[in-house]
Amino acid sequence: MRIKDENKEYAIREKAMEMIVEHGFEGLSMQKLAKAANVSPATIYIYFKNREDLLNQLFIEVQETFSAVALEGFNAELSFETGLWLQWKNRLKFIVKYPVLYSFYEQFRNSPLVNHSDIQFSRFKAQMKTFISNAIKRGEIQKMEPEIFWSIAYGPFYSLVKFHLEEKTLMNKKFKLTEAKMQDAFNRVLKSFK
Amino acid sequence: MRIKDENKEYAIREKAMEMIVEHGFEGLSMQKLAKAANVSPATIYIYFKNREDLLNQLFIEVQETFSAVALEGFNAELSFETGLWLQWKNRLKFIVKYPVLYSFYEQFRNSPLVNHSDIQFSRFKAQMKTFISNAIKRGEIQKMEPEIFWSIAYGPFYSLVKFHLEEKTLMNKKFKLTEAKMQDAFNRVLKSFK
DNA sequence: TTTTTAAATGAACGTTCATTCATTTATATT
DNA sequence: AATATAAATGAATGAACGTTCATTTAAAAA
Repeated sequence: MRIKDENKEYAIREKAMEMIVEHGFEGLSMQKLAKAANVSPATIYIYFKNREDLLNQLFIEVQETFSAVALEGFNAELSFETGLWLQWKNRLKFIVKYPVLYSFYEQFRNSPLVNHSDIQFSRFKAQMKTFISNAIKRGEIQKMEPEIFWSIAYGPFYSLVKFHLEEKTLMNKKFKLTEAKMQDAFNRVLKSFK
Repeated sequence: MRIKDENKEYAIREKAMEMIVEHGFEGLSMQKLAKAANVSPATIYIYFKNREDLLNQLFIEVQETFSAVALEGFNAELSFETGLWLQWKNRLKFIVKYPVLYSFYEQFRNSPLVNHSDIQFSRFKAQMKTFISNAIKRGEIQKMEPEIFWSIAYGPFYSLVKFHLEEKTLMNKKFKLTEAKMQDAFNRVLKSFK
């Protein structure tokens, strides 16, 4: 029997993300995607059940890549300051390394399509949960609602990233998120937990 | 001559937003919209040049409503703490009062369609700029990059709102953003600026 | 070398899309 | 009451949509 050409699947996945990031979900038609990936429309249906399945698989792939990068060098026993800073750095690393994946991810999360299993992702959440409860035990932070914790610990970071990815920001010029600027913001965020 | 029935335009605008919020931009077809708004497809083209124009007009409308609510009772001479808290409260007011508008707004902003004039909106930005430079003059906050300021001052707020609007959040149950919870988060954010 | 199997294809399917157009309807003006 | 004008319409347009299918192609198994 003939063997699956994994380059084909890769091309489909990659071009699909590019098209979505550039033109939105509306901009992804199966025929245009086939053309961009140099395959027949019918070939797409060998690798994906249908358009919706393709979108969901892309989302799951991104989520898994994201989890993997975010957890590099991380463990729940790290001190609060060290651990949170590592999280910020890892997340930035992911965004810089895979800007298309991240843009796709954000667009997907802000759309009404979110309808996916998150097996791998909830393991990631479990790690974070342990990390936080450790920090509370040690008295590094006070006990608070998880959503409030999350908003203060990561809200500023994601806002900075948004600025970083925009063409023009507040002062009509490009904002580049460096590690130094991130340090500045991070030190301020730490004060919130004192 | 026959007069324009403004109820028709209102119905078109309202149903369009509902459809987008519920099914994404893909979910907005002109024929379905016509049916939902109880008009003929051709009628939509009396009020809007085409589909893209409709989307842009919706975005502009939301932006203007948002600016208006955000500036209620606000002026750039308020103390930093009072002014920023008022901004948080006004923004929450908008989101609670017009959840559909807000969801549409967020979806639009996270899509690649953003291609709009922002005349009214830049007046709003000017107000905020004066407010911040006043706060610096008075020594209420230190001088810092505007994007860093913005991220710390509003990042946590928007993160809380995101949790508020999600069906299930971190702990698999609904998170309701009350003014008390917002106060808690706000007090922590203030520490960042000390 | 032949057979078997699944990958890969281009053309075609029926449906839905955004938009247009000839016609009708309602109202302000004469 | 008659006229003028623009709102409002339903039907029609060709293009684009997601998906299927009969056929061809390539490689593993015999």
